[in-house]
Formats: sequence, structure tokens, C-alpha cells
Amino acid sequence: MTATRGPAAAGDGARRDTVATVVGQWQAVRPDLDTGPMEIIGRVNRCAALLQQAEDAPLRRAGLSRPEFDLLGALRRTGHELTPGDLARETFSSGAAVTKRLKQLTERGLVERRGDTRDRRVAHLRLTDAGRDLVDAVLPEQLAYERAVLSALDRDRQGELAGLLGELLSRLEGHMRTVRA
Amino acid sequence: MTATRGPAAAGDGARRDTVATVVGQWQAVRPDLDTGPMEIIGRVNRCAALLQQAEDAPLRRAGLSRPEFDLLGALRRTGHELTPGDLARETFSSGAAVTKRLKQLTERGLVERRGDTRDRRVAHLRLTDAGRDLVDAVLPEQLAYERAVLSALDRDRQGELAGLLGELLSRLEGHMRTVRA
DNA sequence: CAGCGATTCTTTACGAGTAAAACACGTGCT
DNA sequence: AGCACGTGTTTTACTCGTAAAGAATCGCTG
Repeated sequence: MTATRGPAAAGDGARRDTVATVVGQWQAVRPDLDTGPMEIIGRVNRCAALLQQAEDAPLRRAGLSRPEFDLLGALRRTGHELTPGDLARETFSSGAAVTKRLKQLTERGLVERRGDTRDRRVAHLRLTDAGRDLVDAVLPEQLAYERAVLSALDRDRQGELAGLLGELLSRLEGHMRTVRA
Repeated sequence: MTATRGPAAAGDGARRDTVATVVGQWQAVRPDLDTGPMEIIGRVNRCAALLQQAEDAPLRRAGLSRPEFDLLGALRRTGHELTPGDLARETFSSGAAVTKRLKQLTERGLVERRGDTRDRRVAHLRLTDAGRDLVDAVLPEQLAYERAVLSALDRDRQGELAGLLGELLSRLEGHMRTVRA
């Protein structure tokens, strides 16, 4: 019950972020509400938006959108062929979206498709040499860029943050699986 | 240089999250890369996706999308009229998107527009009574739902997480302002 | 082995966001 | 006054994702 306020812990002294401002406005207009959840969810959303925008820069140079790169990355990191369904699950997107992206990526010569001999409904996708080279060239740039952006936080804090997010995420994912929605 | 691995801190014992799995796959295929940034950025993105999906539930019941609610919320929390430009800045979306949303929301009778008497280019938007009532009815449900979802983390960890995210966010926002992109 | 339900993927129709152009006004300079 | 220029907003053309329907195929059952 003591919640309601508190960025808690974490050394102050930095600039007030936009979420803190928004929360402050809500408190002024609806002091009866416990705005605690906003301090996490609002920030996660805003961070995701800003990070994506930053992260997109190295990808755009390679002529790839993030979802496209996710798809190529899934093929690269698993190391074997995947079906469209696998790719949809792996990239958390709909089957239809995967179909469209695959169409473009095969046209660009980055992935190849091969029909299954046993079950003719399914296709197997793999990276072409060009696709593999592209991923291998872009990923290090990508990571370097991300590292630069995250350097806003020192190493210890990065570790703490990764740990907390991992804990939240693993429980969210577990919960989703049970609640089925 | 010692990075590369480590969820660090945070009591283990929970399930492995999907990001940890993905990072493990990358390590197996490209052990030369420092995948540290993924542990934060990947998780932020994935958490944002899952939280939004969850968060959308109470909103959908009210017939609102998240961006629509953000717009109404901006009007409610500032307490005064805003121009389309203000709303675009406040909700971090493009002017064009705001125009479209305003069109729908005014048609639904949730916001009203009033032309400026001095400068006839600008419009002033405010919530109608119905709009205000809707926000005031939905927001508490929204927050309750968010609180439930976040209860995956105990109170202390929530505070830590909010603090770390706030620190990261305030520096990211500061950086964006200087780099101007 | 014919048929029916389940699956795997693709297609279609549509809604929503974006960038860039267009539009409508103020402002200040000459 | 006349006119270029900047600003605030809307419109246009296009891209991308989704949900729902469709098409092809498998496997089981009578």
C-alpha cells in the first residue's frame, strides 16, 4: 500500500524521463489511482520504441526491416532448415506475415525453398550463401550499435536489468502458456 | 570482456525465457560474438510485445485501441485542450496518425474540436463528457490488469526494475535529443 | 479405398501507420 | 499592399500486418 510513488532504489541525479512526467500528470489529476504499473510498463514500451528506432539504423543500411532480419536470423541461429510454421513460431508473427516476407526474401535471393518429399504441404526454407553472408555481416554491426546505445548504463546495471527482465519475461511467458491468451 | 554470458544477479530457479534460448543458439553458431546486448534489448522488445497484448484486453472491451487510448489519456492527464501537434508530440506518433485517430474519436463523440480564433490553422481538442467518463472508467481497470500481470515480480524487484528502466530511458531520451535522430 | 476432419500454407480484403506532398494560414520584409 | 517563407494540419499513395477464407494435402476410420 505504500507503493503509488517511488522510482525506488537506483541513484537519482539523472534527468527525469518522460514517463515520470506523465505519471506526475496523472497523479495531479487522479491522485486516487495507484499509477505504479505505469512506471514499469510505460517505460518498457517507451524503451522498446526508442531502442527499435536506434536498432533499425544498421539494418536499414543493409536494406532489411527488423522483421525480415528476425526471419533470416532464425534460420541462421538454428543452423538447419525451417518450415514457414516454424518461422512463424520462432519470430512470434502470423503465418501470413511470414509468407509475405518469405516471398520477398526469396525474390532477393537471400533464402531458398525446397518442398518436403513426404508431406507436400510443407516447405523447407534455408539461407542462400548470400543470405548467410548478409546476416553474418550485419549482426556484428547491429550488436556494436546496441552496445553503444546501452552504454548509457554501466556494466553492473546492465546485468541487473537483464536479470530482472529475464525474470519478468520467463514468468510472463509461463503465464501466457497457462492462460492461453 | 568478461561479459558475453551472464544474466547476473537475480535469483535463479525460474524457467529459462525465450530470449535466453535464442542467445544460446547464437552462442553455439557464432561463439565469437558478444551477445550481451540481446539480453537486454531482446527482452525489452519481447516484454513490450507480451505486455501490450495483455494490456490490450481491458481496452478492447471498451472498444479502444491502445493508440486511441493514449490520445484520450493525453487529453485527460494534461487537463486542458491540446492541438493536434501537441497530441502528436505527447503520444510520440506522427501528425498524420493523430489526424486519423481524431477523426474517428470525434465521430464517436469522445472528443470535440474547436478552431482557434486567432490562428485559424490550429484546432483545439478536448474530451467530451462521454470521453472523460470513458477514460475514467477504463483507466482503473487498465491499471488493475497491469498490476496483476506485473505481480510476477515482487514489490522490491518491481521498484528496482522501474528504477533501472527509468535510468536507461532518461539517458536514451537525452541522447536522442542531442543526436537528433 | 472413399470420405472427413485436421494440418499447413497461401490468398484476399481490409485497417492502420508513414513519408511526402498539398493545403491553409500567419508573419515579417520591402 | 504584396509576397516569400515558415508553421500547423490534412491528404495521398503506399507498405505492412492481420483475420478470415481458401486450397492442398495428410491420415485415420469405417
